Amino acid sequence: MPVQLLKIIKGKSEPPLPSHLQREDLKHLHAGLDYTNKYFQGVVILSYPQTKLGDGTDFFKIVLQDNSCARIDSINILIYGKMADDCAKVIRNGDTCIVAGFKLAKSPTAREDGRHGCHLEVSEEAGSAIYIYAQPSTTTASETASVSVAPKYAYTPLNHLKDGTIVNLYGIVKFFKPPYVSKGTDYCSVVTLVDQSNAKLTCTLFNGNLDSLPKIYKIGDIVRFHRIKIREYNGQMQGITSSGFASLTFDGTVGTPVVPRTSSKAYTFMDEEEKTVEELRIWAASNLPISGPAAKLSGVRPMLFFDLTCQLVGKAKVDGSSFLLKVWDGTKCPYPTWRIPVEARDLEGEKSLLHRLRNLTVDILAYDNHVQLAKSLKIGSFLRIYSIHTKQASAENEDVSHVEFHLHGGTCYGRGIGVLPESHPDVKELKTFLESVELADSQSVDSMSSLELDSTCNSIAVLTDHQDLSNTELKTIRNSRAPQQYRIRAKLKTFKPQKLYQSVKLHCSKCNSLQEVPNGDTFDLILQECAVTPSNPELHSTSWYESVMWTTQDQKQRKITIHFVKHDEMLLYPEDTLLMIEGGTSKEIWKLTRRFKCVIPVRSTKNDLELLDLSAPFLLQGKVKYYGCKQCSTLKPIKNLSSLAAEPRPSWEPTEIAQALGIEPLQYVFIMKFTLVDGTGALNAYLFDYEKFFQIPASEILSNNFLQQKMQMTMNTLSPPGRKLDDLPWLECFIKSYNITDGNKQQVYYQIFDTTVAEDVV
DNA sequence: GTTTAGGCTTTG
Repeated sequence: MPVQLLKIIKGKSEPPLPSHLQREDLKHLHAGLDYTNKYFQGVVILSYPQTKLGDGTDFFKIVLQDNSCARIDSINILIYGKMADDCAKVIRNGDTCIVAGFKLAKSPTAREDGRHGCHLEVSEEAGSAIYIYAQPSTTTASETASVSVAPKYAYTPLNHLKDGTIVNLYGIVKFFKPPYVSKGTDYCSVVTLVDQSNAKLTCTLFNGNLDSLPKIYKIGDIVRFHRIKIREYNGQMQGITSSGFASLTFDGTVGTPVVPRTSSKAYTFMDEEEKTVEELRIWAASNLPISGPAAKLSGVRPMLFFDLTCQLVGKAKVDGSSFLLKVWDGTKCPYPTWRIPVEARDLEGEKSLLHRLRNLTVDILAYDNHVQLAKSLKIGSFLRIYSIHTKQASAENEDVSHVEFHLHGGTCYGRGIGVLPESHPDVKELKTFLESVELADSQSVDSMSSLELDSTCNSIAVLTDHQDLSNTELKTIRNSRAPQQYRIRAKLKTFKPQKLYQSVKLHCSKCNSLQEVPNGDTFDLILQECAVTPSNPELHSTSWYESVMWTTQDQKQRKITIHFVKHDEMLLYPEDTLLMIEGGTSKEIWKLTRRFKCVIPVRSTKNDLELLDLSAPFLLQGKVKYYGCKQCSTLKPIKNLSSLAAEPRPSWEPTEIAQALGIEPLQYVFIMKFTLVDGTGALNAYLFDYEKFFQIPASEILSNNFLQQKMQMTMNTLSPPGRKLDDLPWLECFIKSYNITDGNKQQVYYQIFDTTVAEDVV
């Protein structure tokens, strides 16, 4: 059969290719050689319309690209006669094609098309054969019902795109405009991609159906486009939707589940695709700028542009060119915000909710091209509004200025509105948070928001232990000798760091050193280095642990070894089990922490398992990485863990594990500098806090968004941004003075102690 | 069959 469709099942061709055929690379194709038993394989990147030659012979020309990534990576295939007709019926761009029994001839167009100097000629008469690994149609579900078929799509790196081709590709979103109403008949979305080749591609995507455009929610998302047309525009390659265009979108965060977002009912997505996404994520994490934490209304400052994830509570038409959206995100904007007057009958939304949340919602005015989309939004839906402008202004009848929220017309900087699905993790998180805020709100006595209370109440009680002490003025404290303890009443004029996540450090209580929390990349790097050393089989399955080894399914075929520390309940309660792992990635390790109590990364030496470098966590439990002090730790044999395991129900406390391993554990701590004033003077007091002050464990804040929001709100309450000194609330707290000798200079420092921010303040 | 927009710029 000269033209045959093949399938790939479990990585093997089905039916198999004739065994006498051998593959030949593009670079080995030279005129004059014998190719009787050779075949060439490539991906169809271009096919010309089928025509008839002067003598009536059918003729069909396609271009195949190999995966060599060489300068010349494509070749023309000329197909004659019945074979041309057969091929034209089935071959589509993106198919993988095998050509056997070809004749090699000089290509007359090589100079113009930049392809291989020769072309391949095939026909039934010459005894040629063509095998095709076809892509399934993405439009009908029935065709993908033949499940065992693994269709072979080829993906073009962004630096190998050629004008006039239709390709499949992957990319990381570097810039995007959420779908907006174009001046034509369709929605439009502009997406700029990058990949490991560092090449960029801007794609202009059109579709009359909003749902058919890629569901990109933030920069860093990863997309897979099928059948996108490549054109040259202004000297650069440009992508544009072609018929049959389909897309998948993935979250770009390393370690999150690889779940495609798409409107396609039928699509292929398997291990290989998952691998590609994960590789792009890892590349992006180390090669592209990381975005900071998402903005919240509590973090809003005047005169900036930001993206807001929020829920729509109300909407109203204002005039022909602007539309009002009332939204909230559960946090309170620290500034007075503007209220856009609208007719009550124009305001859509649940009246009681609008009233109840009146101090937490903000008015956003959407202009011009955004009006149509804004109008169509459903009350209660979750939105991400991109590039909102905050503007400070004051009306004539106002004493203080307010902040206005504008979504200006146009789409530059990706300005626009995106609707997030309920399944989006950010929405799930926001929902939980909003519910907790509403609950707290409904519980407050006078149905006044607790957040509103503190802004009207002028003095904040910061609860302390030593209620017997009386207040001392700051001036008196500054003029006194250290060390002493005081109760003070003061205002928090300013504090550092302003970026709250920067306040978390690691502290060694033995040598009193402080260090930054290593970032995730350091851990990945150490794991990568360790993975080079193979696990020593002689150390597997001893008296106190059971070892299991396996090979990863990906191309790298990595070996991972897990040593389960034995104890009675091991099989009954995986959630109580401690395990040691060799050769895993941080993602795999995090996955294990979800199932098991403790995970200790180790590596093999000749004689024993040992911990990794102490720049890596010695233990992972829950969402927390536990680190040890490099100076103060004297590592003990890993076998010491067996004595802990011998206990009937081991608690696996990090401190106990650290002790058994000879590790001096580092503790997570908040370090902040508070500048306090009280009218008699000012002083800087340090906050050194594991948990007590904010009622938030410092160890958990880096992995918990709720806690980060809680902390931000606490700081906004203690020091509302943009407020004059007179309007700041009073705080009561304890400070102690102490001496630090630096050379022969002695200096007095102050530290906040025994102070807790009262529950009802936040 | 094939317009729309074509990011590198924001402001009522």
